[in-house]
Amino acid sequence: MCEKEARNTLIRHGLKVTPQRLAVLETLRNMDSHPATEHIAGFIRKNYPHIATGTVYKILNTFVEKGIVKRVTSDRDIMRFDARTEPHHHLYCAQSEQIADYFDDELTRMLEDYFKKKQIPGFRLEEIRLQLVGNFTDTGTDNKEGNNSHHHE
Amino acid sequence: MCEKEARNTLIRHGLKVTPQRLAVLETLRNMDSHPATEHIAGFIRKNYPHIATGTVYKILNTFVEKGIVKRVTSDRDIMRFDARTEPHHHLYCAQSEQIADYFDDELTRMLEDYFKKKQIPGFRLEEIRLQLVGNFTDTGTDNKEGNNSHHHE
DNA sequence: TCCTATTTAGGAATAATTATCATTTAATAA
DNA sequence: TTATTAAATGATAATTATTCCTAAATAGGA
Repeated sequence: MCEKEARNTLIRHGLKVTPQRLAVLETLRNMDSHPATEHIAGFIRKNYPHIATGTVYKILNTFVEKGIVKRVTSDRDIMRFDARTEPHHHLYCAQSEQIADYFDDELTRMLEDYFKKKQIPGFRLEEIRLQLVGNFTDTGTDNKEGNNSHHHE
Repeated sequence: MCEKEARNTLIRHGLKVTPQRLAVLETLRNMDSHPATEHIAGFIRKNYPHIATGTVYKILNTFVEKGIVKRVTSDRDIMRFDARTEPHHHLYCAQSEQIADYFDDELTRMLEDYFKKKQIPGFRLEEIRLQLVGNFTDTGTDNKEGNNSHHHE
């Protein structure tokens, strides 16, 4: 099911289907932790030991160009990635390196409405990203892969 | 006047006053372009040729710890800095590497009010950062140092 | 002025990312 | 199915951003 979806995504964007690309896309879609390139490569190597790091970098860049995944900026000097393309925002932990998705349609709508009314002179707005910086208080979810998003509303 | 202010800032934060620190702080305060470390170092070297790159990195880290300057995240893998500590947001140009300040008190207030009412479960919010991604349309301001901020309201 | 803890310079070391290029592979069509 | 061709991958080198290290310099207080 997941592989099929990944395969379709690649084809839909005019990309050749390779095992490496499938692995990167499936991995990223199954990880909610907004992993850095090395994390993705390391995770893939568990099942598919021969993937080269450079290949993962190249694949991720291709995916970003095609809009299949998004970059998430972090305060550290590494790039992290996100397979969710629906409009959403991010929670950043000030202490740990954790980044979580934050879905909030009301907020998204509020911001869109705001900028529909109030144009910024000299700037054509394309995307609104909110970085919510703070601390996670539910210590239970610590680093547990796969439950790293907050839905609201 | 500017050196005096910079000097006071250092003293106020319990830092020794050194020519290097003054140079970094004055430079960053005079540049609106949210420069990366290398840009700051390069700029300083025009008047003060012997400053070491590592020194600039160390000084900037110290300043961030003390809250004198802020980090600005970029889509590229470099850190950029901002000497403005008042609450404000940023305009990112998708093409060029330009980042501009965006001051909008109404917006800041709206977001603060929103999160005062709507708590995020499991998360203690400390800072709200808005990244407005798009394109600068006023080609006149291209890269011109010193006029890189947008006030609104 | 002198003393001492900090700070700096300079370079080496590390980490993240990109580039290169020979080899392999996926898609296409005969 | 096989041949063809453009594209992708692996391995490694190169680049870039940043940190680390240590001796020398220096700020600020006694």
